[in-house]
Amino acid sequence: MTLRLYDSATRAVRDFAPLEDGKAGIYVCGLTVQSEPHVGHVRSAVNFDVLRRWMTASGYDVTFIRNITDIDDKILIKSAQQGRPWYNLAYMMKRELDRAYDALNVLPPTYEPAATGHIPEMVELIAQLITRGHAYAAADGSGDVYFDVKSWPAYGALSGQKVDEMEAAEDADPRGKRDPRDFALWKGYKKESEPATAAWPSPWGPGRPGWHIECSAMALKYLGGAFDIHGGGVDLRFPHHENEQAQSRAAGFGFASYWMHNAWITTAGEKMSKSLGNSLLIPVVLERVRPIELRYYMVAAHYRSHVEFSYEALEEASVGFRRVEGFLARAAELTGGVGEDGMHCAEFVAAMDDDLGTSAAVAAIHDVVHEGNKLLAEGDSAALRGNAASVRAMLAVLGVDPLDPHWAGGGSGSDEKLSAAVSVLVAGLLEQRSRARADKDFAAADAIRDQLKAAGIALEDTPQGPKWSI
RNA sequence: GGUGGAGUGGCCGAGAGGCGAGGCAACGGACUGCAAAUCCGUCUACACGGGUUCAAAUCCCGUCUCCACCUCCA
Repeated sequence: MTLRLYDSATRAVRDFAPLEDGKAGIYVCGLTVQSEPHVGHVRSAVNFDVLRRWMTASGYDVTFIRNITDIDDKILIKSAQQGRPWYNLAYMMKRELDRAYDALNVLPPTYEPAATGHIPEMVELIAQLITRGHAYAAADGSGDVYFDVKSWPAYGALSGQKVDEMEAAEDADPRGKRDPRDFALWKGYKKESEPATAAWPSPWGPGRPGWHIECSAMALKYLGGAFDIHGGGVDLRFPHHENEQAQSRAAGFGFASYWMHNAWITTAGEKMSKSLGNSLLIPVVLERVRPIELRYYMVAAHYRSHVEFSYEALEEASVGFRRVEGFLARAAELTGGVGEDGMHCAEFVAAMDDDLGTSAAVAAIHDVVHEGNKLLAEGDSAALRGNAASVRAMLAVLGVDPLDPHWAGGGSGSDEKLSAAVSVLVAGLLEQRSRARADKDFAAADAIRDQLKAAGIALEDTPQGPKWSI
């Protein structure tokens, strides 16, 4: 069984064939760091993190590049509105993003290049395009450089757009463009309206890069002229990815072999756009559920499916996840620790190989958990050991192994003292409760249980005696 | 207007003419003093209207709805 991926360029599921055996180069468009991240932003990173983990688990040596766009029109506008330097806005939002990624156990990429760190590479690429006759400096003295769409017949191939049938933007100002569809590679510095810090030297005068050129330049630098997979959100297919592909190929590079696009998460039918509300910012959502549960919720849906976010569905998913988590905790107790190097069951492998069928993969995990619970009841710890390790290994592919130290939380000294204190107090109450139960004074016993519950401590009676957890 | 995609039971999600995928949730039962956990069981869905066919979620015709994008000084 080989990995099969849906390639948006050909609109078909294709067998994955790497350019180089055993290796995979992946480039994912990260975010423009202009505002706080919400669940929609993070879905893309989670989805591609799963791709990366699965390919790694399948034996590929993966180079994973995810960029950051830290200079663009919106950053300039927003920072001006907020009265602070654009680089401060971009930097602060990048830190927020990093926190969100970390909270959701998104592995750091191999490298995370930023646009502003690659101006020379972009300038070089633009120069190549001009030399090859696919780009030109505007004749109006603006300092802009445009890609010449008409010089590249394959333009529109990726997104299936027919150049001639595209609707021209109503407010498009042709400026120095030869054709309204030409897009900017380089934007000349506008002294009167832009900060001097947002301009870099170039052969065409000071300015800043257009949006698309950064990805072409950075993919070239870190993955080479041809690489395996390019990913991003569906909204990027056009124009961003179309333009990236056009300029990279026009410059003489093969660029990406496969294109993958993740779908949206919407709320109440509305796109969670950056300019719209802040209702589903990561820290806000994490007040309701734990990060691992949010990730489980995201991962349970297929990456190409549009998800209509709701707290109801999220909380239902959380309950389902706790079933797995509880099993692992019990298994660890019986076997004295669960390894993480278990086998992936055949159903899981088949599901993941089929264009990352995470929903079926999650179902496969639940089936193994179900078997494990029976082993647990039988006390078959030898069989259970393998079973639970398998569950962990599969959860790890999805990034939701609750025994992964990543989720263990802070573990500061004061927390430890606190939990030691709670442990002593709870033990005292449990002692009282078991005396009451022995005397058949169930009212008193239940009162103690209710009291603990009110404090956020759940109690359950097991054959080995009462257990508590926060 | 154009391009691409999608509508399957509470949620996720296979299937692509014919024996009721699957998982989660929910509910019922067992177990428990009662719970919790677990186990067992239940839950006949395919946007709508026509049509073809012995048989349609799957084919045909029409309709509706939803999503994304349509060039980047929105």
